Amino acid sequence: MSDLSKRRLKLWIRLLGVTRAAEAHLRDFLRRGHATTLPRFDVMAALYRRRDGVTMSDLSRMLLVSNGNATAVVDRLEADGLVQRSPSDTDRRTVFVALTGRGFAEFEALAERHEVEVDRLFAGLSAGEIDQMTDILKRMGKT
Amino acid sequence: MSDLSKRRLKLWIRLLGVTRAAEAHLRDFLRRGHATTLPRFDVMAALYRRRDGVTMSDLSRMLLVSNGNATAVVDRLEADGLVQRSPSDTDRRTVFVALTGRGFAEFEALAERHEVEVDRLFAGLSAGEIDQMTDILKRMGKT
DNA sequence: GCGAGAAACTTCAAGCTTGAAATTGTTTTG
DNA sequence: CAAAACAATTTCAAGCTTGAAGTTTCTCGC
Repeated sequence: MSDLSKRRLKLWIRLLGVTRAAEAHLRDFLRRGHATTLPRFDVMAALYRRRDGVTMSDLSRMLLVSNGNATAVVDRLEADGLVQRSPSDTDRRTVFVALTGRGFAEFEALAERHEVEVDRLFAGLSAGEIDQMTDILKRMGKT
Repeated sequence: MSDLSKRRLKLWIRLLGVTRAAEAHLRDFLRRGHATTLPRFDVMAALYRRRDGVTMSDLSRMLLVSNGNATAVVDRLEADGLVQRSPSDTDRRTVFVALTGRGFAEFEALAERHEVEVDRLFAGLSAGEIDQMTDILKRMGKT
């Protein structure tokens, strides 16, 4: 194994570590202050960005999770009255999901606090570093 | 919310996306070719690095997972004969875990293929980019 | 229009993960 | 020394996650 290969491995381990630590921090923030979870937040965030609703398939693609997973989280959110399913007129296989009024309001409030939290988490990074990193990640995403 | 704050948020979303995509790829690699999972691999990797054994608490700290989680994964690995628990002589609350001979051998074979896979995943990055990124991540880790 | 194949969801079993409570053991301190 | 505080681990319920199998619906080639 080449030296470069070893450095790639170390980078991956570090990347995973940093991401997990940040996730843990955010999970804590959501649980303690807002009685919710990361997966729920992720689903609501996706629906917030696409207000007209998305299909279940789109949702799982957006979040990089399996179909079954999306179904489960949406089930719970729906039971809590935060999102709503509705059938498609043109394709009876398709189901659209969207935030309810309450879901929308709750997410909006939450999102602001979440942004503050992320801001705090990445406070150590200068604008230049953010751009560098974003750049590199963009390139990786394409691979 | 400032512009910088928005950029931090975007960076976080991208970081999460890239990490999840890479995790999905590696999970697939482990499942398809080697009938194992990422959490199992992680535990074995930790035990490989610390061959004399670690306590359960150390293990969960190393992997950034809860105690209960470590217990569950170690239970399954132990049932499969890949790791082994042993009591401490000096503190009867403490339990050490270590790879068995078979676990050691299996992990060693697996680790090599894993490294190749990670190498492929990060192939798009030059040496310079790797260093830049490692650097930035190091700084973040300290926050 | 019909039959094969593909697509959108859901269901299911198994494993992962968490945080809290319970157990057992050690240490500190009054 | 006894009691209280603390520490290491496991157990537990609930939620998350996956991949595979199952259902219903659509589409496309004939």
